[in-house]
Amino acid sequence: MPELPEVETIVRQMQKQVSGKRISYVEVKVRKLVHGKIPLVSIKKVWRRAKAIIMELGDGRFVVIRLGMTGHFHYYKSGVTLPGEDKYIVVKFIFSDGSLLTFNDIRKFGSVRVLSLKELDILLAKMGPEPLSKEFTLAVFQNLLLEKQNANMKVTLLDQHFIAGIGNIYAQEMLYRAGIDPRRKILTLSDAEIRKLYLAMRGILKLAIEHHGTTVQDYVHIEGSGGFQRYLQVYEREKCPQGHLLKKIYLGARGTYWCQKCQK
DNA sequence: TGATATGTTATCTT
DNA sequence: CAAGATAACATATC
Repeated sequence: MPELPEVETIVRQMQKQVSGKRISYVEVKVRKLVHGKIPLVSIKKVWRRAKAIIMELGDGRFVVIRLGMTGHFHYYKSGVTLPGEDKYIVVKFIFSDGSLLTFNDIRKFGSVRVLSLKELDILLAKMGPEPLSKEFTLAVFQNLLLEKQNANMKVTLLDQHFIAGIGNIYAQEMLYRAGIDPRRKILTLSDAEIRKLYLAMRGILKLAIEHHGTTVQDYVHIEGSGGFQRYLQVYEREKCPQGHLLKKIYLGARGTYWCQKCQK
């Protein structure tokens, strides 16, 4: 499922492939997932905030794409034709140089919306801080946790209003690396544990970006698959790297793996 | 056949 | 009333 590293990977590829191009034609296939009319203008920039892909348009507006669980893109250079009809295409962007970008989504949890700067600001303001930003210091993390004393640590890592971009896979991986039991309530964490989690969070996300994200089930980025699945230590695994059998429970209605010996 | 996978949001509960 | 917990959405896969 696309989380911060997967979306970051896709955005970096889109910067190369479609940034600076002019949209000459748009074909909407799944009306329900596309909100607003996409204008036929240039794409000035593409960037990421949380798990959202933001395309800044030449008319001052923005196309915000959320992948949901199964959203993905296909890109075709000019002259390359689509290999058959794809029933999961949500929207097709045709650029003035003849190249083509499709946004596809099997489970239809994704969305495409056209927003003004004001609307974009409102959307972004609701999101928590970017965990890899310079501003996101250990002190900032500690202060955020102070307001969530009663909540469960793992569920809070998934809360996009708290921290942006972390999903179910990386939340479990960072808790394992930090040696923290995912069932812990925030108020029970020591300063040393919070520091460990902070470092694990940034370390895991950076490493995952280096490997172009994690491919499990159906995530693919534009140029292929990610490689971080080779580094997963607990997610959907039988044993941790130490050889201990892992436990699985549900927290926040999401499958949660952890090691009773390595995580306290 | 039904259980399972999850990002986001709506709704229910405490 | 707000924070926290849970349900709902969609559909391929096993």
